[in-house]
Amino acid sequence: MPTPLPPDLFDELCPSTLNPVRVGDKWGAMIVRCLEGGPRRFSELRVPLHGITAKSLTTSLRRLQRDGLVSRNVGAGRSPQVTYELTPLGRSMIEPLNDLCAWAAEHWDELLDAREAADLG
Amino acid sequence: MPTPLPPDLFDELCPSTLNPVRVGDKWGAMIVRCLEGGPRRFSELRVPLHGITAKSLTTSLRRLQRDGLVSRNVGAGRSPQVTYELTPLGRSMIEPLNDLCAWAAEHWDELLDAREAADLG
DNA sequence: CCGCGTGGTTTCCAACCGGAAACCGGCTAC
DNA sequence: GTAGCCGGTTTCCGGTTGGAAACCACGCGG
Repeated sequence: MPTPLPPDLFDELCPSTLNPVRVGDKWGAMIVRCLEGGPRRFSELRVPLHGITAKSLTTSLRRLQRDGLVSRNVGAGRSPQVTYELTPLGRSMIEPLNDLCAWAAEHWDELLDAREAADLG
Repeated sequence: MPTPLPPDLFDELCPSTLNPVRVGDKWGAMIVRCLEGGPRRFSELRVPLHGITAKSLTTSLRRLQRDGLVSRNVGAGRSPQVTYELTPLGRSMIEPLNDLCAWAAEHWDELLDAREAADLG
């Protein structure tokens, strides 16, 4: 069920240092969208978000958890096996979030051009 | 053409200290949505966003301008007459933004409940 | 001339954000 | 036993955010 997570998702999703759309903090929206395909493990999430530090990831995940969008599940195995998953509430957010992010992707050039032009003038 | 701006819009839109959805900065999304009904003047915008200071409003407006979402128009009259208006790019954002904010409004209780529960535990 | 409204700017400052790096306990594989 | 992986935590620190308050130039009304 968990579809493989493409490692180049970072480029596709655009880091929120550039994208003005945010959920919670810098990484929130990207994390939610990374969880769309099914539960993910901590280290698995770090791959597509290759700029993220462990601290930033835990912080963002805790915040999403606090808002009831993500659940944290500790596996029963001996070695640490922690997965993060969208709650029903989190899943209900995916559609409108993806739409807004699709808008951003569609108008990415215009956003960057406007910004570049404004930074020169 | 500019429909009157309801003064209690602030409560309806939820300040982004609580709402995790943001565009640019704290006030960005609310400003964009305040401009949906037509061009607005600076002091007119301060009414529905009654928590905002002049500095915060100018900062947010400048950022939206920089991203090409909002245009600033100085009237030809003698007294200062400045209006802010959504650009075509800004207007194209309204629909997906409203959808995401509608999601937030719809699940507002769940978000607050989850947060409250997490803050106690 | 005085004061008011408009549309800001400036200064100051506290809080928050977010990265780097070091550390850590539990488990496993060698 | 010891090296390594997993899933973090802790500390430190610089940069950004955002509010409060003061100030300001301009035009207008009286």
